[in-house]
Amino acid sequence: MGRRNDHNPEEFNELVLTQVEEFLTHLPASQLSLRKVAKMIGYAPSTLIHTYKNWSMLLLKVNARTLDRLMATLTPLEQKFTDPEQRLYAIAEAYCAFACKQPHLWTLVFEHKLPAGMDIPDWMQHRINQLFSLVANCLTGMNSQVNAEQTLLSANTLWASVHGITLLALDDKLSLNTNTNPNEMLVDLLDNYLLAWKSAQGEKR
Amino acid sequence: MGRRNDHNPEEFNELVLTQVEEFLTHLPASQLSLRKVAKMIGYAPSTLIHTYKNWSMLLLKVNARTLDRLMATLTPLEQKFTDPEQRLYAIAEAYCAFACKQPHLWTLVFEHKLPAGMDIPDWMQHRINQLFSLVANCLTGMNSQVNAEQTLLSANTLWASVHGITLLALDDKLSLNTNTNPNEMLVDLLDNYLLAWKSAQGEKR
DNA sequence: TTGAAATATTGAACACCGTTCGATAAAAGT
DNA sequence: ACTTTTATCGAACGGTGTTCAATATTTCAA
Repeated sequence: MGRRNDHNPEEFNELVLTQVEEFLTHLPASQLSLRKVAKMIGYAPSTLIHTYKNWSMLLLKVNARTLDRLMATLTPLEQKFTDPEQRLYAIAEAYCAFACKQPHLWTLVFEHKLPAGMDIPDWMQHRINQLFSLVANCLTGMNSQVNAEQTLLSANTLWASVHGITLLALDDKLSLNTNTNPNEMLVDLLDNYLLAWKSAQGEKR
Repeated sequence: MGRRNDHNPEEFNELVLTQVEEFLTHLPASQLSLRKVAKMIGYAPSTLIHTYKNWSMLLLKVNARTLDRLMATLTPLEQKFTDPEQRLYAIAEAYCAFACKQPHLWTLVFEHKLPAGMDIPDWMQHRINQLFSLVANCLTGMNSQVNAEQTLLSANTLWASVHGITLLALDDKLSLNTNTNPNEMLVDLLDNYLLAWKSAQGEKR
């Protein structure tokens, strides 16, 4: 017992997250447990609880890192595509590509539920807002005649739709066996939705 | 021990599903367990496993009933709306309304994961196909100039998008605090997507 | 330098969970 | 009347997240 003679909170956290991420690149979150993580890093389960408060919070930290990684793949597109429409396509594609490359990490982000009563921490909400802004900014740059309220609605609609398409691509529950390519669906969505949106004259239909 | 003198497989199944559904109209599936169901119906846990093979299969039976209920709210729309476009709007709205009225039942359908290796039974896939057909049929009736392949793609896209919007409406994880009305988003999606789709001349852009 | 406070870490216990299995009682079939 | 099938159970198993008192180490102050 007692303290290890080389303890460093930052390193400890890094050790935990790294091991969890390594696990989730191979196996789904349903097979992960606090006790397994403890064994992987060579600590007792109760030590993990002491530092993360509970299992759910540990997972939330993992999810925050995942969103950071996702953000890191999306931000370069801001410079690469000055045309907001092209950028929106690129973002949607990159988002889906990320989800397909790291399905377990991505799935965990959206399946994870906080314990009842506890609501989402600011540092997590902030990351989500950042991602959402990428989409919203594209729309703002595309048709300046659409008012802010409608733009926000459209951003929500597209955000949710892209999410839904990606979700069905990963585990095609409730989908037909016709394994439709997710990218094809994303392009189809944007093609159709944006065509009407761009020509909107600032009026809701 | 031994057999109850009034045993009837059909009644037993009905008892179980009824109790589970009653539970899920009040509390989320995360709080439900096989042992609780056993206690609710006054049987031993192992009895439930004996009849349903495992916990996952019991939940799948619940989900099948949920899809039946959902289907029952959608099929009347087939007669009520002869115009396929209006019908599509009505279906999307009813779908979302159902999800909002029975969030725990609906959520369970799409969060439930089968054990690895075991794939979805025919009687479940059949129900999903039925629901999907409702959407596909609307599209088929709307623009006969679009080929079958493109129609299938569009049906997939809309299906997934409506699903994503509904999902975000229920637990607005990854959503902004701006609690956008899900019906507003659905109408927005269909307005924009269909406007372009209807005017497509059988050619992919 | 000594003593007190804070911190890190543990192992044992707890209350759950889904599942397995042998025993047993009642029904059904011959 | 006897056998087979079926329904049901209780006990056990290995798993889960969490609590908590105990302990060892470091930190800090007097």
